[in-house]
Amino acid sequence: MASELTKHIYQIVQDIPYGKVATYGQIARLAGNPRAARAVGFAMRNVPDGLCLPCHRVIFQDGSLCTGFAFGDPQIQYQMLKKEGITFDAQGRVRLDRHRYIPGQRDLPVECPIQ
DNA sequence: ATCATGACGTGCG
DNA sequence: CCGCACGCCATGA
Repeated sequence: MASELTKHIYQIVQDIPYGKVATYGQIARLAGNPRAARAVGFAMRNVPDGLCLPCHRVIFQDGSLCTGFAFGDPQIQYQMLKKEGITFDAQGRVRLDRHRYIPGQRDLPVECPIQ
């Protein structure tokens, strides 16, 4: 059975909106354990059947995708993200500064209106 | 209760 | 920018 932290993790991942991505460490922090990034990865690996999670939107802090992805090939995750509108740099890493999921954030990025 | 493992993150060189 | 070592957490034998 999954611990409370794990359940919390699933709940957070489920809230990641379309076209947005979050990092393992970020989720861990949102779940209350900033240092449980690794546990997040473990949680994603043991996702309960019947539960539909956008786990493909969970990536590394540096924007790279996990190697040996469970979907079959890392390419799959890349395709899915790309299809959602996620953009990558020349090095094949996600532009986190542009697609990072932030709870409570409005649709539009809207930078500080300095006026 | 202890040891080893893994879809992580950070610091250094 | 890349690679490596160490630290952290939850899980299973």
